[in-house]
Amino acid sequence: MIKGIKGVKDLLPEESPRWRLIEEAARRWAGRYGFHEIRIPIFEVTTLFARSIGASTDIVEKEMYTFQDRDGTSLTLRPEGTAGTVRAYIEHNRAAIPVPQKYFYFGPMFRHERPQAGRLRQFHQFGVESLGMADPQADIEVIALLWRILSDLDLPGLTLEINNLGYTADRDIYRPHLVSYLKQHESGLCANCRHRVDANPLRVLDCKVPDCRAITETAPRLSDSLSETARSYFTRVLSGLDVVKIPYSLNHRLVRGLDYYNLTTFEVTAANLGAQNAVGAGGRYDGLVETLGGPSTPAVGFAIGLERMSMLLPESAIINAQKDMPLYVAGFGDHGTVAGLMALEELRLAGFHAVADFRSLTLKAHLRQADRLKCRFTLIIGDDEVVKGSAILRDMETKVQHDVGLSSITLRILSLLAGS
RNA sequence: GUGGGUGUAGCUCAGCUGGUUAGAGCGCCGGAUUGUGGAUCCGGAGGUCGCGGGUUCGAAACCCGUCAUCCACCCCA
Repeated sequence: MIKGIKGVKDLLPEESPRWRLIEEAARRWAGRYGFHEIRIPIFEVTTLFARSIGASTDIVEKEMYTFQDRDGTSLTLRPEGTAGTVRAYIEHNRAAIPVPQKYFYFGPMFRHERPQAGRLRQFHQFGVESLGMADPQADIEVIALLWRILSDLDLPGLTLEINNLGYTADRDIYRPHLVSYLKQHESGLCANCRHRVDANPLRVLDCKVPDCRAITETAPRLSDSLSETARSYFTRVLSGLDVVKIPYSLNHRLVRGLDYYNLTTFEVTAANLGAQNAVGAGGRYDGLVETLGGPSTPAVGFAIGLERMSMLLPESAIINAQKDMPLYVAGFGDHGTVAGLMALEELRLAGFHAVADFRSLTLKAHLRQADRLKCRFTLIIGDDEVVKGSAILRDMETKVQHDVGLSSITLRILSLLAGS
């Protein structure tokens, strides 16, 4: 048997209603906040991701699905959505448009990781990018949108954490302080962090090992090295969140894994989601557009993991969103089958949700299928009904049956249904 | 990439320190009801015990390998 690829999942019809619910909520809120959908390719030239995400990040170092095109150019399946969105923004000269460019997107992302609860090789994100505005209100707007979508879906146990990464220059000033502190306590750090001290010291702050946490608890804080402008920017973001009543908690350890972030970074985590507890995350990335060859353009954005949202979505939310019950057409016998086919098509053309199981040859079998398909009404057409020129409409709950003339099926059914 | 758990019927699982024909519940099909579903009763179908080696008189069980899957590390959405 040919099986699906490791870490890549099929979404079966039973599950798609919950996904649609999530997607509809995201779309609805994004629209209200003035974001427009952008659809970009799922693969790009490899250097786009290497340059934007950061060459020494785990994503680029070991998680990308990279392959050669026929002419030898290196392509990769997108591991996230920001890089491609920014590439499109630059390529189509969207900076020249005199209104802010605010995009949202849906789609699959690819990362070659070991699958785990809440982590797949092909997973799906909804993301937004707000390009062109260097105002704290843009950060607030994006964070508010994120929070609104999640709240709308009633996802339980969420917390929004936020931090200020400052400008690149701020981190350049801070990094030596942190490194020299960490070097003093190097023996107490985990093996991973000892490596990180040289490679990416800020990530040590993020380590979950208790000993490392104890050490970093008393480490110099990035917030003490921040410039005045970075501080006041962040203060305005926080007070704006208060104004629009978005609850948050400060987390000075929050260091995002992608290199392009600066100033505001945030993350929404969920209890009861296993080890992979980040539902959504984002931040400001003022330097990225320029890094990729575009005009200097401030930007903020976030992405949320649809699988993780789906895991959190309560079952009751889906039940409430169930569609109306279909109508079953039971045509059997030589002539009844033909008349049933006609009726089925007629009902569908009239706008009914009408179904039938063509394997069923007896009335008993048809009714059983009608029951399984959760049909409220069954239209019974056997050879006898064809002779009489009228079918039987059976209410599956009350068992009440009505004769309906074959020549005026849809009108009769409409009026019967209106009365029930 | 590194650990650990689990692979037995369509699904969820039982199967003792190795013992002869591998079980249950649910589901499925049929009948009781020759044209009336769900409930009940009766009957039936369905299994390379993940795969490949090995140990043994004998392996679903023990050993080795392998694959798949889940969880965790790591990392992140």
